[in-house]
Amino acid sequence: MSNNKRIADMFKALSNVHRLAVFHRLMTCCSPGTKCSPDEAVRFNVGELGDGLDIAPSTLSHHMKELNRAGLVCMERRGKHVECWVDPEVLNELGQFFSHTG
Amino acid sequence: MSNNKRIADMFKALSNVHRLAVFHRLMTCCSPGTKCSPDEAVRFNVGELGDGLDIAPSTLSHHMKELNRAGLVCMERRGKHVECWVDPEVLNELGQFFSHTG
DNA sequence: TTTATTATTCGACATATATCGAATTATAGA
DNA sequence: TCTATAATTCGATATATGTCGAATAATAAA
Repeated sequence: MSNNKRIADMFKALSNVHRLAVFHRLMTCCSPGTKCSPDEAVRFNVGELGDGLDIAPSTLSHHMKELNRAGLVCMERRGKHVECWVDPEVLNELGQFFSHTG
Repeated sequence: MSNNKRIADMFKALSNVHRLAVFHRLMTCCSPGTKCSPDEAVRFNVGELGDGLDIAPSTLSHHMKELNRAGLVCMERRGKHVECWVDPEVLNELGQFFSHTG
């Protein structure tokens, strides 16, 4: 897959309001009542990420799969839960995409 | 429209490889054989932006409309041509989106 | 005015996407 | 083993998207 296609797929993953909300929550670390941990990537369970989004669990699962497939979010099962966190390298890559100054 | 929806729409506009290529060409200023002008936003005609993309003019026009609707690209008719350039404020906004460090 | 160039609109069509509920899988605990 | 919880897969469906070619509009030049 070309690099352009890879980048386009990341943007596609962020083009849905629900996925964007989930990604933003993962990215900005502190959900209400949660303490930031600056050292490690912040992790949420899939279920927590859907709080306040008013979508079915199956839909949320589908969205998480999309974010994961695009390479934006990592996922790892831990007991009954599946932990999710943002791939930190991807943040840099996408940030730099918009900082191109000729 | 909520701000999240606005941002999601911008990402949607960049989620297609052809639109991403056009946007990137506009953003990075120098197409092959073109000289950069650091002062003003770089402008291309709609037709030029499709060079090497192998899509129909009507499709390209549709894509430009999408980029414009999303607020990423400005367009202005100038004689027979329509000039296009990237909205500079939008570059900052999207760049900052990924630089959130908690 | 007629012609050529550039770009857009329109209608059609195939493909992709978001969403749900029901069924299924994975795991922990009683 | 049985039950409860968390998450995923599956099948269905409505909507959105990318694409084209033909027709149309806007402009400049002959």
